[in-house]
Amino acid sequence: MKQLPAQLTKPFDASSVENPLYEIWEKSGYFNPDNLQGERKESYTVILPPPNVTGTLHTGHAIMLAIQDTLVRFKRMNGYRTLWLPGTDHAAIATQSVVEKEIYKKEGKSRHDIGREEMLKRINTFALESQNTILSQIRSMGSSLDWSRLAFTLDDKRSLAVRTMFKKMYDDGLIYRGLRIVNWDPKGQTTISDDETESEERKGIMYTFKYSHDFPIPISSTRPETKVGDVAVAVHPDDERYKEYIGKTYECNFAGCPITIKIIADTAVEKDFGTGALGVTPAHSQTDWEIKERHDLPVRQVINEYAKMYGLANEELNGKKVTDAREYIVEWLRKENLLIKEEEVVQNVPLAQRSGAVIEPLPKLQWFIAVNKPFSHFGKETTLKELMREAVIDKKTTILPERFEKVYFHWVDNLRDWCISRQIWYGHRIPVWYKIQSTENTEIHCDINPPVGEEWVQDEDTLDTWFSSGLWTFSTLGWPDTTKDLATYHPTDLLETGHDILFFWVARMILFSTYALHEVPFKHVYLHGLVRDAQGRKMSKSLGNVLDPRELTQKYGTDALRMSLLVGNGPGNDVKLGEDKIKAYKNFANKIWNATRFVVERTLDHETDVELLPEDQIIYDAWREKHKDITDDLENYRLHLGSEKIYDYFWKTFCDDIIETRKVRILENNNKESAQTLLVKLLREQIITLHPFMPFITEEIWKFIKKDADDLLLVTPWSQ
RNA sequence: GGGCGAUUAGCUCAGUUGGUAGAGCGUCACAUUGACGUUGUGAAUGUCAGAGGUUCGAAUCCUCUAUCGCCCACCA
Repeated sequence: MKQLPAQLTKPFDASSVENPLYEIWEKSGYFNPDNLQGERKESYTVILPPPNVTGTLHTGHAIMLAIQDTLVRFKRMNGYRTLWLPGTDHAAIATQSVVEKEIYKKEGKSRHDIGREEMLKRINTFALESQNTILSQIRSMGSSLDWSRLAFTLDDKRSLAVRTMFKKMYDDGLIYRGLRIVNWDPKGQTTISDDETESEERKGIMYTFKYSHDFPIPISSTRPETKVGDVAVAVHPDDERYKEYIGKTYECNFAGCPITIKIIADTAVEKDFGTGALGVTPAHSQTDWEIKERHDLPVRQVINEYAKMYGLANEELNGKKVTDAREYIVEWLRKENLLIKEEEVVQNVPLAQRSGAVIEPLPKLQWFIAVNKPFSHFGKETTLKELMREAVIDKKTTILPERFEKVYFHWVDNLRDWCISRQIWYGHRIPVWYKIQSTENTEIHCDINPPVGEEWVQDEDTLDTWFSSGLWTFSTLGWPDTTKDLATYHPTDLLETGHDILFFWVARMILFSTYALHEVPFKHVYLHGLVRDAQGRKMSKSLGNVLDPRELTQKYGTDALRMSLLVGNGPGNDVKLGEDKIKAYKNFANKIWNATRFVVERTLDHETDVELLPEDQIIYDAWREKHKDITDDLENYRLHLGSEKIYDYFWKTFCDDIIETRKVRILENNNKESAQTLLVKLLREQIITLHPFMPFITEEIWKFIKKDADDLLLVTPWSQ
């Protein structure tokens, strides 16, 4: 029996080994692919989805880091030039509003009191200060990220990339400024993109009424207050009921406001819905705006940015909130006996995802990306939408699980021009400058750098945060410069993220990369699900069921948490995470530790392998089969299966069966050497196999079982 | 309104291309002085949501139904 190293005599204590081990890895330089030994002809690249600078680690981050780190470690051990690149996101609106609130609480001042320049300084300071929190929490998960390449969506290099992209698209006519109906968030005081809205079912009342007694056609609306902005009534061209009125114009006095209504025919109107006639309010409805375009109607805006009525002849209405104005108008309709019907309906109310405010559709002059506009792209006529579709149809990018490809296509097919300007300060300011020549003539200049001359004024708005994160796979590698990194590591191999940002982010990255680089941003997309509590409920502060990864790793060890997030968790499925599950993998870590203790104690006193007895060889061969199986799972992104297989083999086969039977032979000195050789070989190879999943305990054990020539387990070849 | 997913042991879920159902937790019984009680051995529990079809054979493929969940949509 061999004397055990002191550390092995004690139980495994994750909390005391994890930080020192991470330091050893980081100091080794092997997180940086430039320092990896061997030929490594093929690269393997993963860009970390950048967490918000001001955020703290949650279970969603934990699952993302566990999956990516496991794959990255696997590839590194398999001889790839492996790059996993970290970064953080400035998260424009989110960050600005945190700082705004803070300042308001402490100093009672708004951002306008403070001024743009000073405000930006403060937000930036705050962002960079809090950045360290999330970064050190990412480290604590064992993430083997190349910190030498750390990027930030708002740093100088990324800002250059953003301005370069903007100008390129502007010059190609793909970015334009236009007056359109946008989603206005009255609470956040900014426009938001279609994807930043969500809808909620609410009960509302559908009112059927006439504008005035001498108006021939009744209309229906859930928002009668917008009707003071009506300019037309549209009916279906085939509708016999209304044919005679088409083309006529009526002057009405609606709730004290004179309105001019033209009767028009448009096929967008459904005969069978409501009265079959649609009151057209171009300024406050997307559909109506489109009808306006077709019929050359005027636009009458009656609601302002604060969701209040304005500009009306009836002074009582001006300044009223839309909901109050609604009551006022319904009351007026009743009094005038114009209200024909009221019915309760369930309607989908559009809300701003972030602020929760009811979206007010407003016509605004904003910047857009034209997704349907044909342009010449590397000698071929195409559209941005077509580029996005092609990448996935041609399998240049595959999505796991596959069913999300359908979701992706559906989204792409229904995509409308993307509104990219935001009325907030924190973010990439739009690289467009204006020089007012005269009231009708303003010169516009779009460039990477400001034009020379005092009279140029830069556009006030900033870009949607997804514009800069959309460039992430290549802006992090040095684009627009032609760098060695870009040539070596792009297209990246894997994008791993939550399925909730398939549209926001994944699709936008495909758009920018195929457009600017003529190649996909990544070959594979792996989408994980949401982490839920043990009962399957969303984790939320109000429910008090939030599991904090930092507490969990303290309590059970990082390896245990990682395993609990991987085993049985296939792509696309939500994960239910309870502490019992994590505890089970803490027990597993203990099992590994003790099995090692036994093998070291009973076998490593003889260093030379002997030829295995046939019965031992059979066991070894069976393990090799299992190992091949696990390798195959990892190569095909089936982490949920691979992790379970090694867990099962180690515990049930290796410990309960192989060790138990060979133990007897070793103690009884019966063909002892073959048994010892078998145990040593199996332990070594299993520790290697376990390393991507459970990096800390395996690296710690490696210290006791490695051969003299061996390097860190981190870079030990996968197949021995 | 359209689309997608789920439904498997008391609970949470695996089950890769169709070959007589698996794991963890829990339950019960037993064992154990030397790797480990954060253990071992054994046991019980399933008409794989329901109905129909394809097949020599279906949890797995097809059709329909039910329940739950998610996503998308400008029905005023």
